[in-house]
Amino acid sequence: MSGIVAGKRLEQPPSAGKRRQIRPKAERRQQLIDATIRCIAQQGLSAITLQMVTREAGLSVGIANLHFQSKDNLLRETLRFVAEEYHGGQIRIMEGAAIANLGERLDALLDFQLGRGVTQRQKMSVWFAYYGEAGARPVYQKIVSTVDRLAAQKLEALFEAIIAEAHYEGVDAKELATGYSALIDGLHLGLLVTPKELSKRRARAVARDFLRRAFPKHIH
Amino acid sequence: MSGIVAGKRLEQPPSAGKRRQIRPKAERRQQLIDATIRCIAQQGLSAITLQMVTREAGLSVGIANLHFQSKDNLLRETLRFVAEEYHGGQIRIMEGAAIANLGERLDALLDFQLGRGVTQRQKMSVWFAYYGEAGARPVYQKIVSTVDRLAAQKLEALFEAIIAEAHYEGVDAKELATGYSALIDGLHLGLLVTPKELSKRRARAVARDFLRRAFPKHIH
DNA sequence: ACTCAGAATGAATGATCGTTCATTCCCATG
DNA sequence: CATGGGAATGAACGATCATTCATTCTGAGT
Repeated sequence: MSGIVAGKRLEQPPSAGKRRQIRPKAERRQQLIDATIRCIAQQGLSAITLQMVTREAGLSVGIANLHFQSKDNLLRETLRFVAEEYHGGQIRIMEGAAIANLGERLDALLDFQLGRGVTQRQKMSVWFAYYGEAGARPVYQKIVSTVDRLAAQKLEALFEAIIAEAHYEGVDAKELATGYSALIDGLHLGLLVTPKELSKRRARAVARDFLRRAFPKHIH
Repeated sequence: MSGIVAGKRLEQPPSAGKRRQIRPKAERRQQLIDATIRCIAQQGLSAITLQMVTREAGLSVGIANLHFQSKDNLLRETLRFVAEEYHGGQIRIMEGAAIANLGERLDALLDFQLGRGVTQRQKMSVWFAYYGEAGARPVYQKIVSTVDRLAAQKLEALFEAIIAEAHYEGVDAKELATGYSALIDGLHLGLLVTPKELSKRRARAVARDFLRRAFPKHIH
């Protein structure tokens, strides 16, 4: 549930130099996934190497195959983790009862999607690195599709509730949800590829503008 | 100016088997770029190989380094070609005098951006393959940024003209242009990664809906 | 204190990659 | 027809990769 993949390098406290440590399997797996994320962000998915990942994790080469059987599998599991982290965050906001007001819930969603946590270069790099390979690797498509569909349904339901609440007319929740999701993805892409042209502040303003035009009574 | 990168395999007409042919440098370069595009779409950017590209082109291995000095350079030039092809198409519509009516020009732009030519899996795969690496490779960022900026300015100008023509109020051309571009990118991504959820028809409807909400007097 | 299941290591292996370059061969030119 | 410039070839090379596995070492259980 942590999700934080900060910039820390090695696992060991700076005390003992290189004494071998035995840790539970789940912990090592997460450690390797975190290292993989950092490496993809820094070097790209096409340049990634097991030697690179394991060194970043402060472990030996063999351990990657020990816990993940193969490099391909490590990459798949890393994508699964990243996908669930992002979509899990969205779904928690949309179906959580913490925020009763629908307009505020929409605000919270936007803040999450374009907030500090998600729009780190590190996160977006990984995200689009996998998207880029999705065209040639059906496995990646499937992983993303699975979590994506659930988030899309929740968003659609939220839009429907908003439309019903204020009796908006001439708006289709499904179509609007598709558009909003695409808009957010496109803004992430802009933040990643042309950060000079698109600031995070402006990205938020653009997304908010989209919502305001659709739901003027809810977004001010 | 061809730009068409169809599914043809070899250069030779099916007559002579393997007689060596000498062709001008520019032609060979384009031939290799086309083969690179097909390979990226089929195998992904991270799996691409010079042996693979040159075999697809029906040439020998050494020729890639002969005309492009290195694999990295071939990939850079391929991105440059793809980027200019896409953005060139947009700009030709936006600044061309062929269509006088602004609403129709907007329609033509949308048809191009979500039309058959651009939304081929082949094209979108290549596009996002490079985007995916852009986070780790500043060179790719720069190539895309350069052409992107020009297209963004033209789009902004088009929006401004439309706003002025119909005296729309409360709309900012720059912000709207950013949103529209992001929307199109996001729709491309959806078409690539979740084609089951998003048909081309629906993508067009979503984009058109965005424009209609912004410019109701121009888009019906 | 002792033990041993299994976590962790890293040298070794075989495969594959990008790049080089000696050689071959085409074809415009005279 | 003869020829030279240079386009095209592909075997060879060194580097690097994923993967294996014999070996080492740890730490919980007794």
